[in-house]
Amino acid sequence: MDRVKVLVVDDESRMRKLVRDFLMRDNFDVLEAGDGEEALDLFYREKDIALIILDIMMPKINGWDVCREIRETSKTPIIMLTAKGDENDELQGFELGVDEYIAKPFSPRILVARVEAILRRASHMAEEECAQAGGIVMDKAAHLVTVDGERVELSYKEFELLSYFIENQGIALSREKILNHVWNYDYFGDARTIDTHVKKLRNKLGKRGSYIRTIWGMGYKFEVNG
Amino acid sequence: MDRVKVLVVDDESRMRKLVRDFLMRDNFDVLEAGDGEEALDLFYREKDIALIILDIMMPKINGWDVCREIRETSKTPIIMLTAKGDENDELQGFELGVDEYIAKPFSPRILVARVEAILRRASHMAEEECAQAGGIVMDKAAHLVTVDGERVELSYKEFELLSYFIENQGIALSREKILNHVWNYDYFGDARTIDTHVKKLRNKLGKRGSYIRTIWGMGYKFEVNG
DNA sequence: CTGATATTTCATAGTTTTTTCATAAATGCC
DNA sequence: GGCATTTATGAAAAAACTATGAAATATCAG
Repeated sequence: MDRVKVLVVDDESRMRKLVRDFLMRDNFDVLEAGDGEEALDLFYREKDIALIILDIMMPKINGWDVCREIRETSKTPIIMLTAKGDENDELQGFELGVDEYIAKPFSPRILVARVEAILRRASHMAEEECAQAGGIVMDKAAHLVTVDGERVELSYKEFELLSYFIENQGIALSREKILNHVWNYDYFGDARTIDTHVKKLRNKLGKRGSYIRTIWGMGYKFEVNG
Repeated sequence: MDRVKVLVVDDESRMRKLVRDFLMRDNFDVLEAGDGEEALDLFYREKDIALIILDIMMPKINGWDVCREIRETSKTPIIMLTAKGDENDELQGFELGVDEYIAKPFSPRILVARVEAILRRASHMAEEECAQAGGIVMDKAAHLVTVDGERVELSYKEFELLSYFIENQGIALSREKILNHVWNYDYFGDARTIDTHVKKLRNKLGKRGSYIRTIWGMGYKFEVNG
């Protein structure tokens, strides 16, 4: 798995080093910038920065302005660092779309904890919003599915089932497991009902339906390649 | 396959039962403790607990202290349960090395989902659930086998049998032993059925099929070198 | 309540796997 | 080598499982 990139922006190199050391210990990939200009440069150059830790007081372009500019094009989580615990600053930060706000001096461990919490939250959201695989795109919020750009109407159960399949791509799923996750745990009906739903799903997915493979004597598996 | 052990620690037996029921339905092996002391006892006694679900508010030793003590010697994933969604608690939790934090009341399905996510993450780090030997790679999760990079389709029994062979590389296996492990213990069919499966396996494995050696008057052995 | 839709159950047909069995080949022993 | 025993092989029977269509039941909006 690729390591997660974090951009640390602060004009004090001591501070950058401190943060970097702790983040690297947690297996993050750390990029550094010494002022706002450098930060924006780096942010636009690197394509997959997962989170930005941003000092406010910096030469050239300050933290607020960096934040504002980034927010025009991106939702990348931002943690603001500030020397004084000024309530006004904090308020302004949240308005700008800052995700967290940490007052200096801070414990590096708390910083790392917040970084992880935010990334977890962010990935959870992404996970909950959309899932896609080989021409199938699911928008969970909108309860909407497209296959090769064509919209497909799925019933509730079908949607849940497909969602479960896509979340567990490449993993063989027993009927029991599917039943426990897609149906309620207290469902004691016939496991054969899954077959029926799989049949319908395969139909509605057209040629992409073949992604749902039967594993004989076991269950099903969703797999794009192979 | 051995079931994965989860330790559930809560002073309310109702809560324990709830969690236990759901985990057991997902084929986990569940151990219970009613307070922190009991939890630590159990944790040190049992050798292979894969994950701990820990309530904070408990008599004798509270959840934080249990967590702290466990973290001194072990990285076993810990999920914290708490009655109130207090941010400070959460922060403290992450500092202590808590992996997840779930606020009561919670949906058992979410709990189970998190348990699985964490274990998946953990096991991914340790090792992909793969067995391999001399060009044969088995991915148990995906129920998938490749021989020299080429994908090979195995039936359920064939898969189980090969899996058993590879797990016991270099060990001579009597037909009885194979029957007891790959088939059920209460199987009373002909032991010659193994021969047929071995034949098919050898065919499907191509030149690698010769790894399955016949031990005359005894059974079979899987061996790469020799 | 009614009609439309979704979900579940069920019977059956169609597949695939597993087992059995007969025979051929191989092995160990005298 | 010859004999008894064990294993390999191919084919066929038996068993297990899945796909499918249709009917029954549940759900829900109006």
